[in-house]
Amino acid sequence: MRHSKTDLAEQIFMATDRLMAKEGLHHLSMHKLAKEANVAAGTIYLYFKNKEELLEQFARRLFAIFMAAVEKDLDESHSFFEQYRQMWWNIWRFLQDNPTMLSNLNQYELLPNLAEICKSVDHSCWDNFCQRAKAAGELVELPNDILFQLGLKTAITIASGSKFLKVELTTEILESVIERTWRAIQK
Amino acid sequence: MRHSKTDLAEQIFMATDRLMAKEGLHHLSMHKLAKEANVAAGTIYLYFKNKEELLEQFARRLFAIFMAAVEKDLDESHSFFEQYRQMWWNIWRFLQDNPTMLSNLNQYELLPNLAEICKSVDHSCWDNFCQRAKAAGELVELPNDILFQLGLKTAITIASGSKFLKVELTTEILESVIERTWRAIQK
Amino acid sequence: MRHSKTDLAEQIFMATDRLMAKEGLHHLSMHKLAKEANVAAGTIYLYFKNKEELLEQFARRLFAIFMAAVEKDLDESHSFFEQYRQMWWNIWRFLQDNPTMLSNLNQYELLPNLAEICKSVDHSCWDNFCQRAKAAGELVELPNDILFQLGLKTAITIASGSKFLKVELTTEILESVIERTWRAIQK
Amino acid sequence: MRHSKTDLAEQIFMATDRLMAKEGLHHLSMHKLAKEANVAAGTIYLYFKNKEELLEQFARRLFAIFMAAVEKDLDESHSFFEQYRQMWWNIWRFLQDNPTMLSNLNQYELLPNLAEICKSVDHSCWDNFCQRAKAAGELVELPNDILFQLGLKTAITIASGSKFLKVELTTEILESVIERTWRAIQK
DNA sequence: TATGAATGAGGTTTCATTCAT
DNA sequence: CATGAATGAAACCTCATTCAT
Repeated sequence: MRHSKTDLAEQIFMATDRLMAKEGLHHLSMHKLAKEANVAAGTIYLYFKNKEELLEQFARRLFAIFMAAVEKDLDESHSFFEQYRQMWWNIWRFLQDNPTMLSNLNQYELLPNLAEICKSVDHSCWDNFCQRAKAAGELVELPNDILFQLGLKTAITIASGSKFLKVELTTEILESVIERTWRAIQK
Repeated sequence: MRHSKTDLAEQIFMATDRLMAKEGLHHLSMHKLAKEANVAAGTIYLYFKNKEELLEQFARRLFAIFMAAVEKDLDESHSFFEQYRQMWWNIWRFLQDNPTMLSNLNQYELLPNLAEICKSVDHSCWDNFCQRAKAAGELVELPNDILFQLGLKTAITIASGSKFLKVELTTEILESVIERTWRAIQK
Repeated sequence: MRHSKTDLAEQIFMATDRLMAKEGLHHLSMHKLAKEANVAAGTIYLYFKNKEELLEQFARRLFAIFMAAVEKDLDESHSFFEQYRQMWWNIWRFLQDNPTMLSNLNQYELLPNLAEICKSVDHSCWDNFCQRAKAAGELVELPNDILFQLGLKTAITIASGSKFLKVELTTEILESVIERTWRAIQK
Repeated sequence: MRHSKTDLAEQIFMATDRLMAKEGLHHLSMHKLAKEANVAAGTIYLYFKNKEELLEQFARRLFAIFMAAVEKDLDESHSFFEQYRQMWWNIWRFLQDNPTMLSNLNQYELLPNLAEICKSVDHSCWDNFCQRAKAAGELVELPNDILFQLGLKTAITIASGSKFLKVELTTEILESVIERTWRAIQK
């Protein structure tokens, strides 16, 4: 069967995600990947120069998808807390809806060049938010990266660690977390 | 030369840490490890059943070292905030003093069975602290794990991300972070 | 664009020659060849059954070109020595004028079935010359192949080795070689 | 079974020679080689960094063996012609006694870096001979390399081509060749 | 206890060839 | 005729592990 160029690359990306969730990054072999993606081993090399480049592009795609999810339904006319809350829930729901991504989160951090990729991509969403909220005097004057660690990052770490938790995470608890992390970064 | 059992195992652990910092976990081969540790390839198998078990024990050791560092100079007669502050700085300084550990932080999360190891080890220090602080009505009633994510975990994530930051992290900024994360978890 | 059958085959042959000179026979892949010849990979298989056959026909073409060059301006009315001298210079100049062929000389000998090809092609030129010269009592009675090795072959080996020589090869030296190899095969 | 270091390297060299004779250089795979040498694939890489280096060392070894054979029983007190004759026969007999080498001769010329290897090795034997014979006024004043092409090289080319010859090469014919090539290079 | 040569399964990548368009 | 995406066998090479010493 013939595929459009994006079709097959996407097919390979999705297979990568599934395999990473199933067996982990360091058990990801090109042969297994080919099998999972229902293509021949050589075919992958028509779309990616080598394994390293495949993983790098995979990371870029992830990051883009993630950033898009964060911005979803964001309304700048709402209060800054509401906007923060929206982003926090966006991340949370996105990770709940994409369990493979959730279980891959640790692995993603190991992808080659992830740091460079993150920097090269536009952080516009969060940076934008921080700039506006600081200008309005609602956010403390700390570097944006740190504000991210204290704020939205908790949505990731808690989602990531939740499968090991004994207690169930109720909406009440999460709303409490949102409110308290907001307290940590507000002026 | 003769070695006591612990000697050689420790030698191998240290070599593991150096190699992970230098080339990353997924380039860590038993041969390179043997060379770095100045032992023969076969010798490693006298101390560890296989690579997986070596890495698991390596993770256990890491965790123990880390937990010991967190507890250092902890004085229960101080105020809860002071105790929290002490632990936060303990983590921060420990990571500054152990740059290989810092640059390995991401890698550690990929070690096989890390999650199980963490759970199996006694979290006594933090759990203890939480229990006492909650009893004293100073800490909000949330699961201890979540409190950890909102609190001390920030010392790790910020230290880990600091090499990518443009701004320099002054003591003032860090004290601000401590104070604000405390605000997030206090009653 | 449309091509006559010979056009495209010749285009492929020329691309083969260029690539062999540039990267060597054992780095010659059908894809690179297609690219160099500005045709699609599959197109080559319309003209040649497979790689082996392409190389074999390539060798035949080479041999034919070479033989034609040897015979050039050959005048049977001249003395046998003059005819020999003419052929020797023909070979020499041909190799100087076709540097890719010169740098491919070693490679050619590796082409599949070269030996069979050489035998199957008509040696008429040299055999002819030998026969006539022997009849005239000017050439020693040795097998023609051996006479070739002692005589004209030196034009090839010296041209081939000349790039490694420290000394420059003057016309004087070459004339001396011609005269002396003639001495080796004359009666 | 255990081997001394040279044992196994030599075993691999000999297997290389056999396989080259049987299937040609460009069909020589490391797996087939391992099988032919009765070792595991990985074992070869304990002795040679990679295929290229294996072939280069193989070429060096060949060249050394060949040079040693040429010098055999060479007696400087004999006449120059006798010495020349001795070397010619040395080459001839050596190639008859080592049929794989003979059938590999073409292949050898394709070995990577052969040119560099030849230059880096001492040509002392032939250069020596030429120098002495020129000083004695017995050899024509031409570059030594050219004298080699006109002289001893014929032993190689004729041996190499002899399997394609229809006529049998008698001692008489070969002696004639020796005498005539000597004629070509003598003063 | 310690060694390190040897193994061979499995890794990534290349490439001659096919076939639907 | 001509294309070039797709194939998958086979290439080179690595590496966790064993075992005779």
